Amino acid sequence: MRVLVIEDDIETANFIVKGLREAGYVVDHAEDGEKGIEYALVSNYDAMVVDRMLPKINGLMAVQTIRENEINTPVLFLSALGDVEDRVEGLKSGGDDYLVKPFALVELLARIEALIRRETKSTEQTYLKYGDLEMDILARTVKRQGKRIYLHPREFKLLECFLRNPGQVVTRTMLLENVWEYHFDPQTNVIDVHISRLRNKIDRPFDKQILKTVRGAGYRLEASS
Amino acid sequence: MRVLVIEDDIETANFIVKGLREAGYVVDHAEDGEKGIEYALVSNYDAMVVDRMLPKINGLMAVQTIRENEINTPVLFLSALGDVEDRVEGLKSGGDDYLVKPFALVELLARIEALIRRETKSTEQTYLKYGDLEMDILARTVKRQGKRIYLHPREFKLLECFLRNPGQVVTRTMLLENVWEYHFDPQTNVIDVHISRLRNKIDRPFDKQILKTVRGAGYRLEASS
DNA sequence: TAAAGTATTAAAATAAAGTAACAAATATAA
DNA sequence: TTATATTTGTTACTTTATTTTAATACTTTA
Repeated sequence: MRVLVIEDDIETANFIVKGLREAGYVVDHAEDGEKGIEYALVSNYDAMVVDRMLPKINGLMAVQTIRENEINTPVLFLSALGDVEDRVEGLKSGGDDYLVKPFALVELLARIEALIRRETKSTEQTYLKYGDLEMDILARTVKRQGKRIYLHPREFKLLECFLRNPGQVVTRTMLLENVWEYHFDPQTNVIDVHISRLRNKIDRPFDKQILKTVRGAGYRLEASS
Repeated sequence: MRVLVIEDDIETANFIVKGLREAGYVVDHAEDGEKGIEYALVSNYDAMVVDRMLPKINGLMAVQTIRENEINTPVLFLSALGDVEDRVEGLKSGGDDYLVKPFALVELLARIEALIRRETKSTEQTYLKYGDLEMDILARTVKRQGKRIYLHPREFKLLECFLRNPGQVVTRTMLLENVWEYHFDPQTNVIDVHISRLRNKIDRPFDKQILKTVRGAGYRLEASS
């Protein structure tokens, strides 16, 4: 799940971004309305967290512009202001929910989750399984054939990405976006290196290879028949 | 989960009742304060939504009466009035949260959910155990392998947080929110320091380490296999 | 077999976590 | 109250783990 945070205050932004990431979201951060609009138009997000008060273009305007481009990603407004007028205005200009600062991160997470659930009608899985490979997101544990496997953070996210697209080809671009949160080609072989190391842990010690290379396309998880 | 809605305006009431039902709650509706009190005393609800302005007995009074009967079901006040005074008054008379009309349904749902979550916490366990580690919240005692361990208040809360999420990763953000009640990143290594001290007491003197570091994610209580 | 794509390895760079010592804040006792 | 002890938070530093780069080797395909 991808979330765009449009917030100019660095501290607040960092806190939110960190919290969302810890909760498993892939997060982009824009520090002003202009950049926010740009990001929102270019990428696909499942939800947006937007500060009402932003330099240059304010949050309301930004969301209006985004909405005019027929992007209906749910928006959670953040604001230091708490009165009715303000909230109504926010909701009118296309916001789906409203959170007044200061707020607890859990509350933000709950609302984001609610917004996304309403949109997609589904909650994100916390337990993933494919073939003899299983992953528990909350406990951050991975097992194959019931045997515990210890993965580094990057390797974990990498495998998670495959398990969320079981049997399907996951392209290098998808990996860069979802695992590294890069929106450009780093021109290095990071992916290859991590795939190699992941295989050392999830494939090498077992009899059947489950993470297959799809030449020219990417990789795919495939329970051998 | 059962919710009681005390609201005289039929339209608003229907809107709320319908929304809550769609969200999976079992909802009762009382159209005035008297009936509301009656219902609240007779049945057990997990939360109540109460309009501040009601015919006969107003919302504040109703809630006060309900509270006098030692019913501590969380209350979300609804009101057309939005100023601070009003909110303070509402909260003083036993309301747990406040929502100003007009409001979005999601907001009401989010708050009801938050209230219930907060409440169920208080019904939570007062005795926690994981592996050979046990904690008695009321007596504020901790034992490992039956041996008494003396913890400072912070350390106690920290360990409690882990014991309430046994086997699951507890992130730094979760710790900051639940143990320190910080809603921002303090930019220091408080957590690390306290984890270190906690370990000196609960892990160092014993043969097996139970509080594990999950690099890049947080910490986890894990009875070694 | 050459070119493109992919894999492996080791070392360098970076990031995260742990610890000790001290300072500040808070609580307790005289 | 003041003095004293306890607890908590901060800083600076060490240690350890993870990620990336880069050099090289291997595979596949036309």
